[in-house]
Amino acid sequence: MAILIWIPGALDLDEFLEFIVGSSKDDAEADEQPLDLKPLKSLSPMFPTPPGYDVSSVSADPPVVYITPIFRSCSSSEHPRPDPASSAQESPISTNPPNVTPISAKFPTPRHKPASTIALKVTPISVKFPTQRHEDESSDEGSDEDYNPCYNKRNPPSLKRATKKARRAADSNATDIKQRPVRRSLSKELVDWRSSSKSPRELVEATMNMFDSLRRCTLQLAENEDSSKRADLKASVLMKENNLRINDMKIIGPVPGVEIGDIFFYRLELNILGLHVPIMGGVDYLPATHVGKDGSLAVSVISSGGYDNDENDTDTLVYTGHGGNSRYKDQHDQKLVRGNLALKNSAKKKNQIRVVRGVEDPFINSGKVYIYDGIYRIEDSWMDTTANGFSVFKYKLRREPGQPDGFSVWKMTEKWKANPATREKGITLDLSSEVENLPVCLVNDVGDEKRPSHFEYVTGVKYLRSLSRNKPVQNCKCPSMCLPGDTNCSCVQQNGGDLPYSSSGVLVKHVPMLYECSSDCHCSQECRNRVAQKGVKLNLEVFSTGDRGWGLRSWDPIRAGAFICEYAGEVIDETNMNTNIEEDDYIFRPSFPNDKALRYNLGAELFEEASTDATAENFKQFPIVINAKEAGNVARFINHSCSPNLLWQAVQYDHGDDNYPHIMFFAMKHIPPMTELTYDYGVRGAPPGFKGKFPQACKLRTCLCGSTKCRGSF
DNA sequence: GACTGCTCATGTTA
DNA sequence: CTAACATGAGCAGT
Repeated sequence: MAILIWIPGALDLDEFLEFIVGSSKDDAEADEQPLDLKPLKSLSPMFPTPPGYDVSSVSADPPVVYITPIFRSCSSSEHPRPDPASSAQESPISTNPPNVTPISAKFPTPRHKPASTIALKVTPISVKFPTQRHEDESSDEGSDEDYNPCYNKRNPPSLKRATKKARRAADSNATDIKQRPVRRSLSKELVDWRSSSKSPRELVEATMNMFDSLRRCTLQLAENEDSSKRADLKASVLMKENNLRINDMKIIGPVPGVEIGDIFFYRLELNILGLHVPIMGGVDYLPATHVGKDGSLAVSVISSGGYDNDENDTDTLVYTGHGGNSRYKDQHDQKLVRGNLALKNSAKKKNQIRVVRGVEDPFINSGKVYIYDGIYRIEDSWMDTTANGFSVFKYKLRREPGQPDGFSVWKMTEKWKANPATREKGITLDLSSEVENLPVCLVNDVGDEKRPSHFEYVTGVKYLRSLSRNKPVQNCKCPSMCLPGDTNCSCVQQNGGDLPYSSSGVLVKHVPMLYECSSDCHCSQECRNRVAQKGVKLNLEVFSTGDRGWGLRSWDPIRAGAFICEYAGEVIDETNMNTNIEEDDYIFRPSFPNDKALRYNLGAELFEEASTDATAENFKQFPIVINAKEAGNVARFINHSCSPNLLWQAVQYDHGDDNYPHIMFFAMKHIPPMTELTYDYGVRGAPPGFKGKFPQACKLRTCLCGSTKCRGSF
């Protein structure tokens, strides 16, 4: 069976994927290797599709997730097939020198499977079967139907190239003794990350998390050395070499686990998810050799200002073809080749095309934010002439009706930011009464409640007793800016040898305690080690959630690691506090273990042999709570979620008593505008075993977070 | 495979 | 601030 097509109606997606996984089980077991990894059979028999995930909801038409494994037409003479025997010997393990691609070392490398296991490769979670990119026979004869859109498997990691890279890396390893040791083995977290069952959404989130974590850590390492600053490229290569990319096959229509409105900050993120594969090109398409006699088909386009497109309409997009304005050649007419041809074919076929809108990042100069805007189809195409007299191709795409808002949300928030008074259903323009850096809008677009109960808006914490002043606040002698890798900087030392924030100001790692520069430091206010102390930089709004009281969300896009806000209020020494606080709606309790927040550090595990101090054991419980009932800031409105998008980080900068840190919230992942901000409150006061049985007795509350991993109460 | 050309990137410097 | 440029990875096509 060479072709495996999921036809909606015949099976739902769950059944389809279950079928795939089920059919592969025997082979997986047969090929199991003695590695300290969970056997493949323990992989989710029931994985994907979480309840909320519904491909068909985004399209009136049957979703066209044609998944047709055609492995480079190996049976035809013009594409000689690699010798299975020799390629079997050339597994990535044997060709990769030690220390270069450590992640692969512990993963099973199933040998070539019989044809029946080809089904495995069509699952969008191919990451679970890492090294099966080198396919064997699958004659696709009889597959060139009239309309046979199929996927084209992305190039497997090139052994040759990986080897070259590996050598280069090995060389530099030998010559550059400053380079830190790279872990040879995977941490348990990573093994779990790879082997546990995940829904498509969870897999996408885990993959994004891995990429960003690798990127941040690569960036931090690269800063101390003198290498290229393209940490995104390096993170991508690492992921590719270790088969951590997902959705290898090109898919027409929605990509499992990617939701409309999702935002990205690097083109490579789109590549890694299989959402838009070319890392520079604007048109992603199935090449003609894999589609059949009707030629190539476009599957995705990115509109990000490189050409003269109309970027304002949220319902249609006039897209300019590629070519004609190369940096290395004179301007010329566009040709009907590659993406342009694919778009023309798609105009005829009217197949679904994903659209990603690229816009300027409001926080990073010349940075871009990419917004996935869902499915479009080409309505019209024509040729046009530019002002310079060269001909270009134009394609008019129309958004499929009935899809959730994506780019239109972006446009709304842009309008509100320009003039907050245009926010519909706004109750108060600035809840903070101008105490915050930026106004905090209060809105209610679901009910009649006009205001939260009265409280005083403050931006910081108030201590009810004087702090111990035994330990002086940290201070450095840096003249203007603390520099990464500066061993003379006491603030760098105190943070374990690295600055805790990247050059773009995001939190690199979640650590037990983060030390920012203090007022006693000689460095300037522009020093990179001053982030959280400067307060909120986002346009936030407090809104009515309907069923969970007031909540907090942002008009701005938030990248992973970005600072959100402090938890402001009265700091209460826990030993002295009244334990019978009846109403604890506005209490912050530090709770441990904070395992979800530690996942933020995935990439660090790959780089450092001696694990950092950011392990669970090193996080201690602080003997305080913060009461924001009478006085607080936006943080008092942040709701609990079992699948949170924020973490809290203990930060010191204005005194030396580590028992009384500031509680600062940071984004754990990229957060699109208008997405509610949440953190995990932890489990309060429930003895083990009581949780769930007697939720009322333990003062647990029913959780309404709605996530698939909801614990039910908190 | 190996190689080339093409690409709506990204980050730094002039 | 903008432009130029240096570096770069992925992949379709040959």
